[in-house]
Amino acid sequence: MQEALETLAEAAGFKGNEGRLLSFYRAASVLKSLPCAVTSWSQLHGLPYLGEHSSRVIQVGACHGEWGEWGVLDLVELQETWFESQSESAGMYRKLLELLEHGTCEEVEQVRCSERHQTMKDRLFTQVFGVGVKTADRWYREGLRTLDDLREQPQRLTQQQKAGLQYYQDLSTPVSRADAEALQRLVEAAVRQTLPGATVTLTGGFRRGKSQGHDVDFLITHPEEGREVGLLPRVMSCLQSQGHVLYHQYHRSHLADSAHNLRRSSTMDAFERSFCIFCLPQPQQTALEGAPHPCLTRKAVRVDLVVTPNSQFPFALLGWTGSQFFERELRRFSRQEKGLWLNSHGLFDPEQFSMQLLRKMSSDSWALSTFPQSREMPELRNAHRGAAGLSFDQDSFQTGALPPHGLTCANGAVTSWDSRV
DNA sequence: CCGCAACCGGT
DNA sequence: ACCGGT
DNA sequence: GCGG
Ligand SMILES: Cc1cn([C@H]2C[C@H](O)[C@@H](COP(=O)(O)OP(=O)(O)OP(=O)(O)O)O2)c(=O)[nH]c1=O
Ligand SMILES: [Mg+2]
Repeated sequence: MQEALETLAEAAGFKGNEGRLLSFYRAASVLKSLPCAVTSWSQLHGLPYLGEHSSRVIQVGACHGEWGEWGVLDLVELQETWFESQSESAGMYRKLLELLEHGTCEEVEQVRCSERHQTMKDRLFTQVFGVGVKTADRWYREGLRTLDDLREQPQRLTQQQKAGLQYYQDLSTPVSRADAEALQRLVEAAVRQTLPGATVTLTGGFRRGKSQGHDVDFLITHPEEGREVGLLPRVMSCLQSQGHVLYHQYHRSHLADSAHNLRRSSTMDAFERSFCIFCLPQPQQTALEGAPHPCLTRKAVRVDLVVTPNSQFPFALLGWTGSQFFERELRRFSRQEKGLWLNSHGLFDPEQFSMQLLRKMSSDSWALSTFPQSREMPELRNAHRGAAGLSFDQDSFQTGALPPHGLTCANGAVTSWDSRV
């Protein structure tokens, strides 16, 4: 049932309905959090996010439902769910489907067909790095059907999409933990060469214990605050000179940017995040001797490198460990229940923006009473040791330029704000 | 009826 | 502004 | 789709 709800969430995403997506994911998460299996309908009553619709999905799965109460949309959704998760335990869905074929036939079949098409095309194009639901949809409506169709129109492709097509096969292959560890050694070597003492932490899905991933995520920092500045460009040049970088996109942060000096230097050099495709040597295992030959094959792998000052490391680790849904819910909880704004740089109190928060956070009791569950999340429990994650110098600082927080500050005072504030 | 995490880059 | 990405 |  959790999978069923997650499939509905995904389907909502394909239709561009972010609200439904969230609700279905939340309902699935609530089920996961239960200490034991749900055996009766009444157990669902009162659980958050298991409202009318989600409950009905479960009700039918448990064979307690009455077909007459079902609307066309519900049936189509359930059918898609069944197709996706057609393992063994899906027998009840099959019954439902066959009943469905008898009853509302014509109309349902029509919707179903179009829906099938929708998902089919989505699967084909959205897999390409740089192609999302909107673009896949548009291309399909324009009559494009195959990857080669896309390759024939290179002038219409973004650089990202070109890379996505070029490395399509490798990038659709899951990344193994062994690959991730090999990449870590590669990155560590480059980092060691650039700034001894800097550390490389495997994060993202692999830190959560996944055995495979769609990419590899790393956090880089240095125990001495400030030493990390300018590190990433040097690491990237190093890796580039070794021929490991197939594609890259650099990101700066408003915080890091304005933190050190306010010269708006477009020095082009001040990026702190690199979002790339690496070329990873694949060990060639000869069947008999098992001695790996170095580098006969190479594989393209998506890699994310993030450099963070040591003071912000707890927040970066928390933010980049995921999952995506966990991060979204945590930030929503922080803002809605605690009135604090959380991102991967820090936790911000919009009232008394910086100084008081620093003091508050310097006590264990504050961290624990604010986030009781943080006992299970060491990086959050220790977050206060890294202070609030606000960087500034004596002249001025921006608490995030306009787009993120809408506030501009100088010497601790708000000097301008935008309409949202 | 409204909000739904919070960012950055390319076109 | 919209779409891509994390 | 759900909660406020
Ligand atoms: C995609 C995404 C990720 N993140 C954070 C949490 C993720 O765990 C982390 C890395 O992103 P991803 O690499 O996209 O996610 P993942 O590592 O958990 O899973 P996968 O195995 O598919 O690589 O970045 C967000 O905060 N928001 C997002 O929308
Ligand atoms: Mg990942």
